[in-house]
Amino acid sequence: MSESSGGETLLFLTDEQLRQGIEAVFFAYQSFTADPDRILATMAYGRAHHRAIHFINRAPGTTVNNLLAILCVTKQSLNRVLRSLVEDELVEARVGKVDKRERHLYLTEKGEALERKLSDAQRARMRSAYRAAGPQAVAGFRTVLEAMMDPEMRRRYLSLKESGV
Amino acid sequence: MSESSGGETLLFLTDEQLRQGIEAVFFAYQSFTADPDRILATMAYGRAHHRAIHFINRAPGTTVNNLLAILCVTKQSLNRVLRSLVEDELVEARVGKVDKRERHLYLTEKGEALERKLSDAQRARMRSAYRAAGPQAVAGFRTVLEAMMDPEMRRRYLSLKESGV
DNA sequence: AGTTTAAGTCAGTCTTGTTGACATTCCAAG
DNA sequence: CTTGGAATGTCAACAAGACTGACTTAAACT
Repeated sequence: MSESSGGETLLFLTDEQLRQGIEAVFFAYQSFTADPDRILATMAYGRAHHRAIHFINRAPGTTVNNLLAILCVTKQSLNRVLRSLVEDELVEARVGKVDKRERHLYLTEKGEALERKLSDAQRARMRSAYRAAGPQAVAGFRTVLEAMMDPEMRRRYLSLKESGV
Repeated sequence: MSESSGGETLLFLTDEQLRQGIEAVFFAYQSFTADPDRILATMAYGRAHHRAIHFINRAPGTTVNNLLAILCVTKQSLNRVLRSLVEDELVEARVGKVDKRERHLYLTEKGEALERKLSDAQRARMRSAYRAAGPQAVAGFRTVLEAMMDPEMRRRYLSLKESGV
């Protein structure tokens, strides 16, 4: 509260301040995932399905390999999730035209409906947090998050960001 | 970049902006946990052990029930983790003096050493992100994170924050 | 033709979450 | 004082979702 918009002091880099930042991330992430988790629990899906659906929606036609890089999981792990999504007709995997080895992933209408349901819940929380915090805080929020990312992750984040305008 | 320190516009509340916020949290959290995960992988421990160690260090003498509320898992789940930590002599569980049902949890020296190792790694990342982003961004970062938390979580976060000065 | 790459599969393990049953301790009402 | 209920913690079994390792198939590259 006291160090809020202060000058250029470096006092906020004490171990205690850093610890508080770590805990803030922990607690916020817990709430952040709680809304979609509640929805997913009512079906036979989990957080892994949500992640796949989110990024397929974000980059329709993306390949399996691409998704693996973003999610940072093994293909075996992703495959289990993808298989059930394809079986349940939430995701369509089309064979690549130029390279037939590749599978391009798309959400079906059913998949889009679930995506909307999940992201509506998550966006509602972000929206109210953003509104409560104000534009300046939001800018700072995103600056710090970007600075926290590993370079490789930041690269992927930024390229998604640009593709979405 | 363009919406950085801008005025009081509400343009940043478009779905696209909110989506970017969601993705930023996702990618940042991935990097955020990567450092301790790497250390833990070399021993027989996981993220759950880290969380327990972190909060026991933060509030020495805390009870199991207390920890459950913070971590939002079942007591059975926490108990497995706690048992292995006690067996390995990283944590000491003392029977409560006034209420013998309670176990008060403390880190041993060995436990403190691991806590330091883990949090050093995590703090290093936070420190460099904070430094790169600057004090104003950090203030905004924390404001938004607090606003994202469920009221109950925020209450717990704030009480830890105060206890640590 | 031989190698590499993309994707998928099968089997087995580990962590970490879950529920259900149970033991111990405390406390308060009869 | 005792007894029954609530709180605290433990044990056992199971499921999700991550992992590794070995392997197949098909297509592309050289």
